[in-house]
Amino acid sequence: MQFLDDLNPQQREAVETVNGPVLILAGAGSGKTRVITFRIAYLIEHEGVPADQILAVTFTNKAASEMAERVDKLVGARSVSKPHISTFHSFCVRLLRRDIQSLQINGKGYTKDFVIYDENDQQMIVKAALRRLGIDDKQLKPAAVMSRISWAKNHMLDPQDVYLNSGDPKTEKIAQIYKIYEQELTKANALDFDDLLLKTVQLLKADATVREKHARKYHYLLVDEYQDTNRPQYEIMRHLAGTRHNVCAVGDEDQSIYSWRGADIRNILEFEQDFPEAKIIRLEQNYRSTQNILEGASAVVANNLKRKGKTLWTARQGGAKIGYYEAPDGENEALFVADRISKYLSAPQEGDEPRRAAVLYRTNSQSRLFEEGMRRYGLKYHVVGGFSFYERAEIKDMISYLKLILNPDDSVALLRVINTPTRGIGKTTMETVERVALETGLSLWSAVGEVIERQLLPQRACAALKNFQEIVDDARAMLVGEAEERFTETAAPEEEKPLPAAIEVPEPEPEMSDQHGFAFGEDAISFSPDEFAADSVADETEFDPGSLDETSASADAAAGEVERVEGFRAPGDSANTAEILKFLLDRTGYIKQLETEDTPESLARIDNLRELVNAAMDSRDRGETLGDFLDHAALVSDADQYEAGQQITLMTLHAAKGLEFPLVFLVGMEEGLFPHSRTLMNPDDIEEERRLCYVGMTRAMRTLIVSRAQFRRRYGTDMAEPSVPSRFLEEIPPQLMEDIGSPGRARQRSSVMAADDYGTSYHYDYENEDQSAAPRAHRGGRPTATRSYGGSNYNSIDNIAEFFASRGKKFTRPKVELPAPTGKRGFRAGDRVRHPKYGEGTVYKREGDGEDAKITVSFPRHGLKKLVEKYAQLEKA
DNA sequence: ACCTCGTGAGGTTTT
DNA sequence: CTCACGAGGT
Repeated sequence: MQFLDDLNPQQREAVETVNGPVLILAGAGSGKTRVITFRIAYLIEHEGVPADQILAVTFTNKAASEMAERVDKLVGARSVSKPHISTFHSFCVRLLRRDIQSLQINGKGYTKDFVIYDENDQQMIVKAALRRLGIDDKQLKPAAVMSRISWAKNHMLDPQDVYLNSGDPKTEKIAQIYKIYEQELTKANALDFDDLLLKTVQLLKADATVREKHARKYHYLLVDEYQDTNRPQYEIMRHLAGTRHNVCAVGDEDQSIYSWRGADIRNILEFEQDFPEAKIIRLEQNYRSTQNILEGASAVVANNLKRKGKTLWTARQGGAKIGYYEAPDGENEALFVADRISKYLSAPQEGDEPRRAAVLYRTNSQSRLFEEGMRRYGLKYHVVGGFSFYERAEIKDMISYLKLILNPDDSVALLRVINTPTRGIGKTTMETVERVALETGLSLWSAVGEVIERQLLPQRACAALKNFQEIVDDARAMLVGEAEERFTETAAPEEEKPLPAAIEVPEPEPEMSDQHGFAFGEDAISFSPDEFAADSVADETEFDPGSLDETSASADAAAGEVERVEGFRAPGDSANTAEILKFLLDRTGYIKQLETEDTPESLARIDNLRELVNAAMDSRDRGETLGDFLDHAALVSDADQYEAGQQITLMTLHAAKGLEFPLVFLVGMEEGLFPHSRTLMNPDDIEEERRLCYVGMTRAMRTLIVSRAQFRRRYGTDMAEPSVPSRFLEEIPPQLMEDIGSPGRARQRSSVMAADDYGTSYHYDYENEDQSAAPRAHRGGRPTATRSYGGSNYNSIDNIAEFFASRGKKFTRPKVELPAPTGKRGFRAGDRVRHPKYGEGTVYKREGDGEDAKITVSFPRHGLKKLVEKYAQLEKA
């Protein structure tokens, strides 16, 4: 076991302790992934464990595929089978696709063709339920209802439980909605994300045969990011562990950042309870960051009270100080970051690591400014998160069609596409259909059939419905391969014969997870709208097959194409996803409509759709079925978009978990932004924000720069509001920090801003910048107060601070004046105050004036308090 | 039935 | 600013 020599003693112990339960408390950057992969390799190589008896669950698909890759490098060809490595969710999908029918009662219930509902789909159901109960969705917001339902599910409470425990009318209502919600999902044969876990638990709990089948299959379990697992995940793990208890959980309490999704630190505590013989191993050496960065991050997270605590250390003594940049406004902050990155990328390389930089922010909406900044500097960047490919309207439309084809009872999908593109099915028609569905208890799809059959609507409407029905039916026929005489004109040419290809699959060995396990004639399909000539350029992110379709699942999938249609297949084949997609694009007139529009927008959409067809072809090449394709689309996460090859990555702090970069910017360090305003009231939430800060800081290997804007525009308004420095800034020991980019003004410990600091406007004119010719996305020209600076050419942010320091006074005043101080009490945002009961705090916001002025103060121990200035006995601190 | 425009409201994090 | 929804016009 040569590779073991590369490990430190603790890591080595973690790798070699293979029997019995192990809890590895792995600090940030302590080589956690390494330990896990080595452990898997060790099990296979040293212990002779057949690889497919090992199950490792991670948080994202990306992490799973990376892990699979690394294991592969270690073990390589020496193992015939491969370990199962996937996310909890994909694992559950696979399990459920196999066994969910065991949950059926009297033949009623979910079938293995269930669809997965995303947040949007869920919201549609909730909204419909609200409407049905006659509840105003302003009174009870769908999002709020959803989070309550999700909470209930994560705590394994059914509608009944919620109802019985409800103490207030609102909760009672929520229980009702929850019930309808569940009924609708069942009717649609749909599962939401929570259900994927929950149903798996139910299945494992209820059915001993299924449980034992799976528990017997996996002799060794690994759970990554254990601190972020929730209750159902924990139960799944326990059930799979069976009596063997060969469970290895790896986590870090300080990086627990998903409590809002039900993650439960109790899982760590109960691990020791449930597995009393558990061995606990701590990994405390950090290999990633310099000492300054690590100390800074540790100092911040040390402010959390609810924490066992540990001490990380690093051999990388010293290092650059943590940079702090205080920008006048958000735009400037973005330019500053772009400037620094641009310099970093062109400077001679330090060390041997490739140059990569990340901009980390709290919320996705913050990406805009930075994107613009990057573009201004002509920098290529990559944004992780936000609107993903699968969230675009046109993609969702087609995905909905596909879902409908696989499972016509999917009412959300049906509602989405029944009139897209418009085919004359309007409100009144749909009202009738919905009424029929409700009366008969049928799904919408069946109700459509009913309406047509019984002629419940005028001819016109019936014809429109029929048109829709036929499209779906024809596509369904394609899927089972009995269709061809219906649309030979659009079907694929003869040489496209997946059947022989499928039969020829060399050996049915499980290692189909390599991309392109077998390839069909790449250009076999040509299709009527000639944009869709099938040139499968796989230049885009190849979604790793390792998670969804790993090992046996993939082999099944390959065979599945045959298996699924067994008995039907004889004359024509079942069509693959790409063919069905093309059929739909043509038959629905979707493409035609976009072509007619002929706007840059619509052309981009056509491009996207072409991408989707490509994705479908790649999926086919991997031997996936339509169902696999849809699962894949449903389970890609934002974080999966991250590509390590990118030099500049913009993403949320959450998405950055598990990654590392030589250069990291932690931006928007302002109260209300980070920590986010919605967390300010609750000390526990603040602690989670602090952990998030810790996660962000510890992403940095060599250089960490934190920044803030003094004024920030909250939304479209042109008045920028003064910001209060994030409390986390003050928690970084000052000797580890260095003020950069703001010469002439020393960083003030308490960051109380002098009145004069407000007195300048930062609405300078970007048009004058002599920046590279990078095209600008010019939306609705920004009103600029000043047009020129007398030839002052500033194209480097280094000058910005000087620029403002020397010339700032010449700018026009800000559009909003700060409220003038009234008497000796006029506290303003940013002021430090003392309260007789709550102690010292920072003024967060001031509303109103004079006698009625209310101020909101943030107290470290008590959270946010709103006080009437007149009565609160506040003093300057 | 469908489209367009205005208004009103709101703005975490995500498998 | 941006989404979602409702009213009105075509």
